[in-house]
Amino acid sequence: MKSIDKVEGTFDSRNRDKRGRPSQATIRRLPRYHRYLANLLSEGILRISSSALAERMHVTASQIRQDLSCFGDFGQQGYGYNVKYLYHKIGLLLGAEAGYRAVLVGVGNMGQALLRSRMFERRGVRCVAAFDRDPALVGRIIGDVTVLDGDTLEVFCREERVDLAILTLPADAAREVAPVLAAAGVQGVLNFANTELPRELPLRVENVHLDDALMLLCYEISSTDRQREEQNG
Amino acid sequence: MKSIDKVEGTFDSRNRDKRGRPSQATIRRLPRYHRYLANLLSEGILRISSSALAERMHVTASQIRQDLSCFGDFGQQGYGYNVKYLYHKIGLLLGAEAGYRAVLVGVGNMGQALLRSRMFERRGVRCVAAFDRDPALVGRIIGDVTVLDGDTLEVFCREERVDLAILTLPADAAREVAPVLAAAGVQGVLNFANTELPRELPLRVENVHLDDALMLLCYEISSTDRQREEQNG
DNA sequence: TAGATTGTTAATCGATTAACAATC
DNA sequence: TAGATTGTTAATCGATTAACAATC
Repeated sequence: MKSIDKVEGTFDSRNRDKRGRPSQATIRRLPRYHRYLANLLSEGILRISSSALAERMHVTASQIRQDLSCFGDFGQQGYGYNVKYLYHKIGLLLGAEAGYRAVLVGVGNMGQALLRSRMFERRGVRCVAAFDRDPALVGRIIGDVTVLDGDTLEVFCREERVDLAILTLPADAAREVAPVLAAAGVQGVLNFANTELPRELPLRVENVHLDDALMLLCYEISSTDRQREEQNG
Repeated sequence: MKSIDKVEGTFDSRNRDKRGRPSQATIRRLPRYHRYLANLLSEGILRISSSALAERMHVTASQIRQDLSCFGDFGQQGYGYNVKYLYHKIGLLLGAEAGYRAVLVGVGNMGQALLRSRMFERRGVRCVAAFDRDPALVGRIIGDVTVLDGDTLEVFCREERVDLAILTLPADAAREVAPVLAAAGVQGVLNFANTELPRELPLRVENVHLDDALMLLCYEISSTDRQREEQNG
């Protein structure tokens, strides 16, 4: 039951998927470009060529030009890219000025750390409330954000037009709360729980699997250990 | 000046890089297998075929067999995979029983959250100390772990044979401390700082870029927004 | 204009999927 | 043995890199 398109053939597929959208690989590199451009700005560099940027970032100039051209003609032949302009444009793509409204669900260790960090402001997201079931937490203000009763989550999200939610809950609670958020019109979830969320929901999910990261690091260490042993005998 | 090998041709490259090691793509899927196997165990399922697991995980059976065969012959024709055995084997690859020793550097919001979380124990890593420059923190015990003076980091890591470090520091401090860790024989770093660490160091680095994750989620939301607008007009 | 550098097309490389012979 | 399912080889697909014509 594929819909409409599937025009096949005709159009070129440079870093694009079948519907002509930039590939996930390209998209996931955007924050890194954004970071490097911020660094350039802070060094007072106002203009850069794909090859100079490539050298800094340890990637190919080809990749940079391919990636950026997915989103617009940001450069100029014979000149390169205007750092300020490019930084601004990529920032827009990454929602910097979209004014998204967020809630944080689960005010445990990680939840409190995120509330106190300045991540949301820094990224142009407004965290309008936090939620927890623990009566000892409800009513407290953590990093400017008031903790509300978990039972009021759905109504709040609908009425306050919340765009996204940060899930800092145990795995089972996260799976339970995801459908509630979707039902309340929340569009996306930043998931810190050590589980995946149900697929059928109309939610964009970005996972932050801290446990996975630690395990991957251990893999890398132990595989270098193994190599060393092989070499030494 | 390519070294030695480059044997070219001869050997098959199923999910392997030039030196015959499993590809990064395959490696980065290991924690997810581990998680699904844990779920199977908790459901009392002791045996599973690649196709049944594939259905659960929403991947192809081919990919599962390719991935797993990189690390050994874990399955059995006509039977499938023994869940308990496979879980154990992947756990070993991910360092579950290697007894690695860690330090956490930077006892701010995120650092404290990680110390209080049970992540390290859960993953078989022993966090032996934390470090900070703030005198108000030095001497405190947070989640079983004592905070020591930042100045003693290098000597401590060398003497206590520390394997890995968790960096929960501001970006500039993280870049400064990385060479110190490398010099002290630390092998790997779990980097939470919003920067990349210097490349030339003999350190395995696993990045957890929380800011990036939030921005990527915003990208996804805003791109679905844009699509919706296009459709509606 | 001449030189530089982009955006884009074409070639290469690597990762995923399909097919199947080996084998429990 | 017959049926099931693996490990592996071959085919496909997608992403990266190289090359170059367009153009500032």
